[in-house]
Amino acid sequence: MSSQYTFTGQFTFSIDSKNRINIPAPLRKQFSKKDKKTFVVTRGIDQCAWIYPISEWNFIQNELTQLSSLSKTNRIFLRNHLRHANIVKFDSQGRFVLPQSLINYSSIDKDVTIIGVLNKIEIWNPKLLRKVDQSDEIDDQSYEELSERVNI
Amino acid sequence: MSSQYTFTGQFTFSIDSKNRINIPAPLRKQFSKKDKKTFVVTRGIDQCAWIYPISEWNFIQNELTQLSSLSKTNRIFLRNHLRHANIVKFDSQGRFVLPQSLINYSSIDKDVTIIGVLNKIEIWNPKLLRKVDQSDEIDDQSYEELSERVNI
DNA sequence: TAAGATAAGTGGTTAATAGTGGGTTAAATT
DNA sequence: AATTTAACCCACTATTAACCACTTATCTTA
Repeated sequence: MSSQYTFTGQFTFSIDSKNRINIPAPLRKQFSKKDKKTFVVTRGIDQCAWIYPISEWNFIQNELTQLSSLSKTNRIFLRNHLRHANIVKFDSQGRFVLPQSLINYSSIDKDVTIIGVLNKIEIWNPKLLRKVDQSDEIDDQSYEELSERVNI
Repeated sequence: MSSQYTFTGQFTFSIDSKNRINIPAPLRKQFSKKDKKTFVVTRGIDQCAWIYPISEWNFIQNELTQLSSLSKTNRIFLRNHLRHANIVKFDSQGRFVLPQSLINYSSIDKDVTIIGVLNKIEIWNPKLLRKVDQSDEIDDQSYEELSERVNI
């Protein structure tokens, strides 16, 4: 099943003195009424914050309940992914406050780069993103494997 | 599954002071009503911008949703392909604004060459295209390989 | 082929929206 | 009760998108 959300694009905004971040209008417009400006911010696997519309998050949560806690990997994975999830809303201007713990985790200072990645939105420190950009080249072997699954 | 779009031809237009580019009428006419003047501009693999009608892009996007973000390769791949994708519309005169990031990427200055390439349209700096034209000759071996797949 | 009509390409102006900053009140915490 | 935190509201500015207008090219038809 595929998502109703198809976030794309990159935007550079700033975080204000009250730790508020604006969600870029093109992304914000996609939010359906049923999600009522509500979403979940949590830790990304990389050093950034992830934002899921609440309906997307619920879907993911359903999948997570399938994982047995008898497995150690599962226990760690579940714990680390759920404990940092915050439910937030954006205000009438389209902003939300990024929890301090996530500001720390993603080393966010003043400017933030916001990226649409299909069913989620990523919040980055621009400097970090640039660094990751350079070091995380995809090797040829991986491209070969990808090519068997995706036809672009 | 093959595309409904068969863009062909080459046109030389100019970009104006507001970063607007006209889509050549012959290409524009192909846009179906269901796409509502909407398309996606993104980075080409070469140093140019690619334009996909939104329905074409959705097809690509569907394939991307199959990739899990638990894989590092997938994360990098998704991020770097989606962040440069901008959804745009053309105005009542048939123009659209080319995002600054793509102007930079494709080194576009004043004049642009617009090329139809079946299901997508390419936007080039004419000088760059000429250079690539000369250096990117297809060698005989590659033609042999192509001949096994395409019957021209 | 000439003239009118239509469409295409280009330029600029105005009005709406987006991004950002700050203040006030209500709620929560200690 | 005092301090902090979060929700809500108002306001300014810059950017963007919608609109209008003009010129050049193309097509049509007499």
